[in-house]
Amino acid sequence: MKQPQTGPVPAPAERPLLTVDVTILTLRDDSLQALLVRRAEPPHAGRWALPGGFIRPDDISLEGAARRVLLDKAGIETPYLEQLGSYGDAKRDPRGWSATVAYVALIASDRLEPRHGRNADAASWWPIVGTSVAPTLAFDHARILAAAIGRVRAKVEYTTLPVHLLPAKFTLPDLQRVYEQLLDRKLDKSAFRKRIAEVDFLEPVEGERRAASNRPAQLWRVKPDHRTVFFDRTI
Amino acid sequence: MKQPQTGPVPAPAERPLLTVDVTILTLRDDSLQALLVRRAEPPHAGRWALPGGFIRPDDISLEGAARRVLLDKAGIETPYLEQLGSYGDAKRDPRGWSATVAYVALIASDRLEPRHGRNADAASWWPIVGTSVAPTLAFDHARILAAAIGRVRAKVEYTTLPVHLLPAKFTLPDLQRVYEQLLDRKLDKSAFRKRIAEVDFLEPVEGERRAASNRPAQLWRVKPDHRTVFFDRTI
DNA sequence: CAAATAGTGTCTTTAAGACAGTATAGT
DNA sequence: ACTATACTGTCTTAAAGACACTATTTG
Repeated sequence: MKQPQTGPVPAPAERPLLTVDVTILTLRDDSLQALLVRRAEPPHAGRWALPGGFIRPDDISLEGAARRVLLDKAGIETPYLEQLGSYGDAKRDPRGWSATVAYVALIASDRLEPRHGRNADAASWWPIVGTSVAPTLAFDHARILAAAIGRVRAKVEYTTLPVHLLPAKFTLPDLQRVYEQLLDRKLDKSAFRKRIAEVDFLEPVEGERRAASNRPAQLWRVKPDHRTVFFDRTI
Repeated sequence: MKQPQTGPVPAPAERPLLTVDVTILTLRDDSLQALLVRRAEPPHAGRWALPGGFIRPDDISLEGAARRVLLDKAGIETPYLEQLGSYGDAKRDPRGWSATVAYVALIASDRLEPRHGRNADAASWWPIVGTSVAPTLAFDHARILAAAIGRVRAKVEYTTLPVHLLPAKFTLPDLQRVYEQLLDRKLDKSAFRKRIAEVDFLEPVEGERRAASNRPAQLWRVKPDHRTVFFDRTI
């Protein structure tokens, strides 16, 4: 199905480039980490960049393109994907006027594939330090990454978003530790549990526990129809 | 300055269309209203739409394009412009794969031009009812408008955003009325003033007041370096 | 001085934070 | 029995909401 070209659309050569870029985050080795890919082609060949790519005619939507990119570049099907914002101007890409729609994805470390996606031998996880990573990123990706980290940290304060960084089954102490890592501060156990209880988005998993040399903790999972829940107050 | 075409960019004919669309809101006649323009050309000729347009090579950025559109279509230079999000898929525009970057703008009714922008005899303000307007909108603009209204209403709960709907000088009862209109509920005067005072973003304008057959109210303005302030709690 | 709205103070009620106490496992 | 962590209850303290009171103008 080709386009009828009814209205006064811009000449093809005057159309800006349109891409999607995804900041995908996980929690590994007690630190928040982002997936980066090393660029093979110019511009910025050899530099690390957020996984991304051009919108293609066979993409069904912007979000669909983001999912395709994650699958192609890292073999990841993410359970959580949220649009972050768009960045576009005449100068950000030397090939011409360019805009990118940025997404944030979260995934539990136990859902990462042992071997990455087909086109990405050069994909690897980098720990977040502050709001950036060690290597210098291509394009304006450092700015996008910083915005993504900021978005996630802000949402941790008043939503249940961190559950997406945990396995399907987890204990309340597990969940509290994730919050504490992301917020970089200790939380009161009693207050934390009150918050979690009042939004009522978890259900206990029966008959299972976890052992050490102490009292075992109850296992929980998110209720089947769960979407990110907002607290009345900050966590 | 033409593009060097170094990397493997999509062929021009395969590039999606890219537009910006702006939901601009004001408070007139005690109701929130949005500016709509009547489309002259197909597709959707004759339908009302959000002011918008294609990204052009001479735009400096996405936000710059949004400001240009507002100036062209309505003669408005908005004091408040915020990116809402992007909407794009293969089907939303019959001319082909299309994406739009949506913005929300706010303006005080006393800053509206008496005569609108040059290309827009067919621009007019429509009251918001719920999260929509009376006419059927072109493309997916009804969805975008609803998202814009939702964004604004949500931010009213915990930010100072409504000051952008008021003239430069206003009284605290004025401000409270704006909050009440947007939230559609009464607020306690004492509690409201505590919230406003604690974020400390207003300064009194000396020597001026306002008269009726009662005690006049102090006039205030936002402090010079003001950006939207977030409350600790909801308003 | 009556009416009307601006602005402030106080009291009651509710929630938050700290912290202690109980529970349950392994050794 | 001791230790370590899970989990719950209570007490103190602070904030929020309701509401009354004072202030200042015009007619």
